[in-house]
Amino acid sequence: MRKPSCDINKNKGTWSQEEDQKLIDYVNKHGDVCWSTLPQAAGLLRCGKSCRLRWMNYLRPDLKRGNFAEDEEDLIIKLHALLGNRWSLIAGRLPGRTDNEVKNYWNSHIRKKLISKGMDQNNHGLNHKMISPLQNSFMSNSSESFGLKEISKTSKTQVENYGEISNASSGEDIESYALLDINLELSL
DNA sequence: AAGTAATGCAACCGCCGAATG
DNA sequence: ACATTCGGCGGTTGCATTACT
Repeated sequence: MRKPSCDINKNKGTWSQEEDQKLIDYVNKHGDVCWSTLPQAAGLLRCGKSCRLRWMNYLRPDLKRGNFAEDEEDLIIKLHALLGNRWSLIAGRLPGRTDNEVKNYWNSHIRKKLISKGMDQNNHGLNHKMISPLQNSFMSNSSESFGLKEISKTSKTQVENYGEISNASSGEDIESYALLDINLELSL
């Protein structure tokens, strides 16, 4: 039996200011941390996963917070049409945004918007036969030209399996896909 | 003003793959 | 080769706030 990832006897729920400060102080002092040992070392009654989540989603100094700009929203819609619910990949294209934030924003705002416009929330009316090769192209280039953090094999495999694997990544084909209103230059 | 419904978002849960022993 | 641990991810839950009656 696998043991629970988090100790049920530990704190749960909203983080207090004191807890946040302890976490910030510890990470600032030690830099890269081992999340599994951090709670004890930092004097926190939380599990490592909870600490990591808190840091990644809310305490990191490079986070933007606040409302999404219109261009950010557009980009999310386009990337979602391309990648599906790969929130971490989508968030990777949006500096200062987290996967959780993007996911929440999608579920609470964009999805409703698309539904109210009568658009398919999954592919937004785009033809998957056209999207799939583009996905491959995106994924194969992503870690280099797009400056993405390394994409896990999992994600890559899942995206590859998402549609037909085609050999349509040639320059010519890509050009035709550019007809789609998906600007993968992404000025990103 | 009080009660209820809807909404937004922070946090948790469970699963997976990679790394390690 | 196998078991275990860890970090990371997407889906879901539940609480706090806001809107409505």
